[in-house]
Amino acid sequence: MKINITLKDVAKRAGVSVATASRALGNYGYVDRDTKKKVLKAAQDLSYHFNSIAKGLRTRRTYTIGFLLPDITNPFYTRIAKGIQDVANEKGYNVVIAYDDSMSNKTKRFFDMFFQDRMEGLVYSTPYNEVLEEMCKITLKKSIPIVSCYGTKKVHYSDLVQSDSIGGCYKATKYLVESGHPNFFILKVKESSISQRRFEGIMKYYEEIGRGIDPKYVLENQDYSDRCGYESARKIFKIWEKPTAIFCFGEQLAIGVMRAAKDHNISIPDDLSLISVDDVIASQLTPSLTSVSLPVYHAGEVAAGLIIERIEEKKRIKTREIYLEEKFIIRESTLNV
Amino acid sequence: MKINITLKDVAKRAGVSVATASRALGNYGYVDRDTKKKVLKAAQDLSYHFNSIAKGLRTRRTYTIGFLLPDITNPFYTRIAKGIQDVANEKGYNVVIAYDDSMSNKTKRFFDMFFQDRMEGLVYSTPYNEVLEEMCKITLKKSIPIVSCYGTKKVHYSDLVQSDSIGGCYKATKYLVESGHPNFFILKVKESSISQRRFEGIMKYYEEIGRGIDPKYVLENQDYSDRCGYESARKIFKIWEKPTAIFCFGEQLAIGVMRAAKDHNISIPDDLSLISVDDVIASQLTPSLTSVSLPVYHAGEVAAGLIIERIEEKKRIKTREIYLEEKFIIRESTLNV
DNA sequence: TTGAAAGCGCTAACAC
DNA sequence: GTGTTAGCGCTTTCAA
Repeated sequence: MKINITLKDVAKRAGVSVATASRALGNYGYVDRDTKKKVLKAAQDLSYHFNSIAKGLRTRRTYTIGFLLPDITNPFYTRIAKGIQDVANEKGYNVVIAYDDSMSNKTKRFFDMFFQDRMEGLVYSTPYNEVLEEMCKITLKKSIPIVSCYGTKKVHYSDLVQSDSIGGCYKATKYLVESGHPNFFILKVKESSISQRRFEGIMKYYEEIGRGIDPKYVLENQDYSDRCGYESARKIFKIWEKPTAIFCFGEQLAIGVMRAAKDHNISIPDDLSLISVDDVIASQLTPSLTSVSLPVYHAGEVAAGLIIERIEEKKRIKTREIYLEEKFIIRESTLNV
Repeated sequence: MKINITLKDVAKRAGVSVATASRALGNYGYVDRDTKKKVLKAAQDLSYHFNSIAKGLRTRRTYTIGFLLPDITNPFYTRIAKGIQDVANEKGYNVVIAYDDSMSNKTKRFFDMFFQDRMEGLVYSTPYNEVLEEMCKITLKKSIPIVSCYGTKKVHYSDLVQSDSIGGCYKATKYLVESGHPNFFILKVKESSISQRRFEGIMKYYEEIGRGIDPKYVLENQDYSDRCGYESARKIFKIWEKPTAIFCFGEQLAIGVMRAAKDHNISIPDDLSLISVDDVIASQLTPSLTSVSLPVYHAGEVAAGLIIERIEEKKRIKTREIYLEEKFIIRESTLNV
């Protein structure tokens, strides 16, 4: 078997010129219906796969978009990836996924590949870092469009897809208060702008009912880890004998709280209601977590739509910021009192 | 700014021919040291990124390997992906990840891309399906190497990387029996060859201590879902008032058991010890699950090593089957009695 | 040590 | 409708 079948082989077998074969296979230009059939048959017979490298060289198009995420192992990000792939594929684009574990210089490597392979658009979900910013500048100079999807907002002139953190936490707060938890503990994260916005969602509801938040209910955490959640919960349990509810600004924080509750023989939801934000594995836990669910898959779909629109549109589109609605899902970890 | 800088531009700026520029940048052939410096400087100045499309067309090499997995959203598979990427990148290869949600014809699509983009090797983690088998045949005909990493074994002439299911479950059984659970329930899955091998691990230990497995302790499940785990656990709880331990052949099964236990007011591990296989989110649950942990990341590393070896080795290597050791990790869901 | 030129497989003018 | 031909950006003989 000949390993590399080329258009020339197909053309010869079909008894036409390469140009005609190209037109028949590429579905463009004028081709007689019978000729086309012959060519298609010849291609089939030889199990011809056209060489998109050669095509790309000639047409200067690759129909490929790159997606950069911080952790390929985290379903939060891979759900975005899936959303991107699904719409990209449907529109005839491929997507190359790469991750950047902040320590190594993978970002640089990714962009080398990104440029060398002449990808036509970039979507990223990574937090801010200097290399990223610098590379994005070069990308934009080359007129390659960029969309941030749950990534840093700092890079200018690129579109943005995220979700409405204020609205999501607003709903959760309303539910908590209305179901008999006028006061609950809040596990925030220091120096996180998204954590701040979630907090604003809570405040917004409190303002509407003419109240404020007593600072004694707010605990700042170093990061979003379960360890921090565990420590904060222990603090709460030590000082307050009977907290009725805790609202965590991240799923791992909530997982830490669950562990602490178990250690202190506090039952969720009977003794304590628990709410989290993120909804990655919330439904698989026991009890399953009531949570603010981020529409990550859909965000990926939207991001892919935006980037492809920019790739295909010649005229300048002004930058867009899209905030999708967050859902609030009631599961087993909360109780009406 | 000129958008497409080519080698010609670099050569002109450095005052040499494209051939010399190519040699300087590609690090091969004879180039005067000063000339090389000049070329490198020119490339830098113009922020030149060589066009790997053109290079690929000429050299017939793409340094790209494809990885096909069933669910990009499942950390089990993305950990494999990470292992593959880490070693591939280190050796100068890129990897393109694609998923195949069995329903749609994504497999076909993946292979179109795979062939068109002239990828040089294939790693897959997908279960058997006809399209896959057919495509693998074509792949092998084109002399492109294939490695299955926790995927189906049915495709011949490709290397295989998995783990030693018998050994893993053997260890778990030994632990269970020695810590005071001479009899425990086993949640198997029907028509799953891997489930069968896990069962053999249990039998192996039993044989060593001169016992057999009483069939009343074995429950066959339709699939690996939490729903099945839940139902099986309910059956067990109905008939046996005090089962002391359950061994699940999958993490989702165990999650179902946890839910059922909660519904029946059975405390894990105080009333019931629970062991699972897989270790995807086991450590994040409350209580965290004692489990047989599959070395997925490492399997990915090994798979990448094998495929690259085949790509770069001209001489025929005979097919290999590698079974990595499974670890047994004791966490909170089991108790010595 | 360097340059000229051919050609990888394809598409797109242009001519027929 | 179809064929001829030039060239996309690079590597690689071959000659100088």
